[in-house]
Amino acid sequence: METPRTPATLADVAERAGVSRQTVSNAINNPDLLRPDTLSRVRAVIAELGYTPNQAARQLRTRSSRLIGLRLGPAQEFTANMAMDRFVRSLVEAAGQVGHQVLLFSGGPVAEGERPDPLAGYDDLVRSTAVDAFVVTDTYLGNPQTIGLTRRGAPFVAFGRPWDDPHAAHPWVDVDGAAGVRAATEHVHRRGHRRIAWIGWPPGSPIGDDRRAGWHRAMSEHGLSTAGLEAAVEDTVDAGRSAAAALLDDTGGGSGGGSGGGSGEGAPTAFVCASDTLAVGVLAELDARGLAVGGSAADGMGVVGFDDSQVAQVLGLTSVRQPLEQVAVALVEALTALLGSTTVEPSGVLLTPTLAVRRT
Amino acid sequence: METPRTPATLADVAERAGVSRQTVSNAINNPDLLRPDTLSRVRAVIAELGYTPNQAARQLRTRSSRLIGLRLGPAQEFTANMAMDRFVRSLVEAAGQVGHQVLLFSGGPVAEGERPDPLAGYDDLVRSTAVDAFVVTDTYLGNPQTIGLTRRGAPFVAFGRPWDDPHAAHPWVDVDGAAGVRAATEHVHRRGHRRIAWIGWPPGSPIGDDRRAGWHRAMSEHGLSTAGLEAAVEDTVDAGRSAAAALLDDTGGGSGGGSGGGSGEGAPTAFVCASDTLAVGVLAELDARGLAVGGSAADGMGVVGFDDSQVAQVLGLTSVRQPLEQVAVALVEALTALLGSTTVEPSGVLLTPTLAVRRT
DNA sequence: CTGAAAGCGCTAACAT
DNA sequence: ATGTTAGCGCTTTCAG
Repeated sequence: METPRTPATLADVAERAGVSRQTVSNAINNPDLLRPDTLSRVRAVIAELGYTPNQAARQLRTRSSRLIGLRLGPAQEFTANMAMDRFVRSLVEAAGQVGHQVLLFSGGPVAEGERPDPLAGYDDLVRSTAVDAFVVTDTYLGNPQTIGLTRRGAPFVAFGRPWDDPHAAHPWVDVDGAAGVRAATEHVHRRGHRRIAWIGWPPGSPIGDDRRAGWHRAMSEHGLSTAGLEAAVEDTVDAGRSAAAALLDDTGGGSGGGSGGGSGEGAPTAFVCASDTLAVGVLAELDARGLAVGGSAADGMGVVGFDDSQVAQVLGLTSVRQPLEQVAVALVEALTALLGSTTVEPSGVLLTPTLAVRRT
Repeated sequence: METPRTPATLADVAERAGVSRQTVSNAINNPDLLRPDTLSRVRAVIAELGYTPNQAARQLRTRSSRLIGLRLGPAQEFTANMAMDRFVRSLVEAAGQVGHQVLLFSGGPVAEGERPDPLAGYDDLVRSTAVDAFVVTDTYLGNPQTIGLTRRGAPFVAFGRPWDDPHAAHPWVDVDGAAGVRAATEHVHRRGHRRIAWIGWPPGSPIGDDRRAGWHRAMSEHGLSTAGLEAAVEDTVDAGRSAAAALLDDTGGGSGGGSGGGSGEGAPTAFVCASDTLAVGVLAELDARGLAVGGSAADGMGVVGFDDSQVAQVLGLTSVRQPLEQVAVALVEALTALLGSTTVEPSGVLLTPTLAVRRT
């Protein structure tokens, strides 16, 4: 209706409603304290005036901004980007549910040829009491910058396990990559594949090793050999393609029509990959060789990627999908627990991905 | 070093430096007013104590939060998602450069089967003075929710042209889709293609129409006919594929080896698409027909997408790339101008996309 | 150039 | 159940 130059204040509402400022404050924060009729009267005026508590004043008084800080690092690799988008959306939504908002900040421009300071940007926010807590997403850097944060008295919860310290004293939420890859392996196994290859990353990265373990475990459980079925390459399409080619050639066969996937020796008939990027490489190689893809083992090769990226969705690539919505909810839960009570037992939550089954 | 329970305040610094609070404040906000030696002494203490002004107090006093609100709507279509990620990153970075941060908020959960309220979420932020301004990204909805914002006295700048009102009284930044598509068309033309098809969306969407215009103009300028070279379909891979098939079949030819792209009648030898999604469909159809892709017109078909999505990058698809980094910078510039001066002449900025040239 | 006073809008404690 | 008082930490007058 009206367009007041300056937003209504508590005092405005109080005067108009014929009560004191405190009563209005209570109407908002402790409605139970008011008599029903007073409450409704105050509420009417609040609505009429379009009053919303001044955020700064409230924050100054309560020392709570209802803001969650999330640092956006420099652009990550392909797949991480997409995941990040979905994650951020989910986090904003989940935080919104409990009355929080998400404050994005950047780690600052990384100086030429310099290692980015993993803590840059956090400090100011902590000291200026601009945010109540942080969601830290780059623990996978292996860098427990977490240490820096705890010492700084900044509440935070991590998306990602503290790989190097299983007993870390902070809450975290992570996705069970091994379980995801295992499900992927089971999937192609159910379709009749027995020679199931793994195309992963070079050993040493916790996430990569974890995912590989899922494949290895699944194979073992089915009594399948993994010999000659493994490649460790960097995360590019070309590398994935080369790896697939090498695996297909290695044990002979595979150049013609794919001899029908026996359970013994021989070229792989299915590929489980550590990323969609690698899987795209595999698809390219199979396509170049004229090998059919999808269906049961008799119909064509099996290919599964990881992250359910845009690429997977467009190409019809079956892929492991991280439950980022659940991750966000769990993070927010942990955060509210953290902010609510003084005694916080550090808890870890491990969520299981799903498999987005498509053509391949 | 130390870990004070509570962050240092202005008073702490003042006492330790042997000056008044005001002097410390000046040291931060008006360094010129201090004598050099006083300044350096105060600065030393500030550094020593790790002092950072309390954000809430400052905001309460100055009525400026140095926060820019950005609403994250519900997940968009494929390509928008990817673009959003890159855009948000760029915006955070650009805003950071001028000392602002980005506050994400959600439009609220859209009730089942209900049209999302395009203004939901903005109101509270405005009235609670939580943000200084907004960046509005969904003007392409054709919905000038902008109106609502202006009336509300909320400064904002739009990413996206006010299509339905060329003289809108707010600053905006947009990407010249027509120019991008034109560049794409020129690109395949330079490679020797003459029968260049356009696969776009059904008429009626400003963005789609604009992009199509770029193709049409480029064709006209080269004196090329566009007859029988156009398809308007929904934005899916399958639709793109069908459209390509239809165009290839329509004027005969094309099933064998592609007869070498004359300039007269005949099937298209190149496809410029309104989206990467459609282009992927084209690639699939060409692949199925055994038609080569890339190189000069003599070598293979030309295909260009739009948005330089992850998919394009992975598939080696040439694509029009929106300069989102520049968009972010321009938005922030417009915003600071808006916030700085009282007299703001509404300005529009139209940026030209680049062409990410790849295999196709 | 530096200091003292006032108050932004709100809520936690205490009155009533 | 409602009103009063005080003060969060900062910056904008205004005096010295």
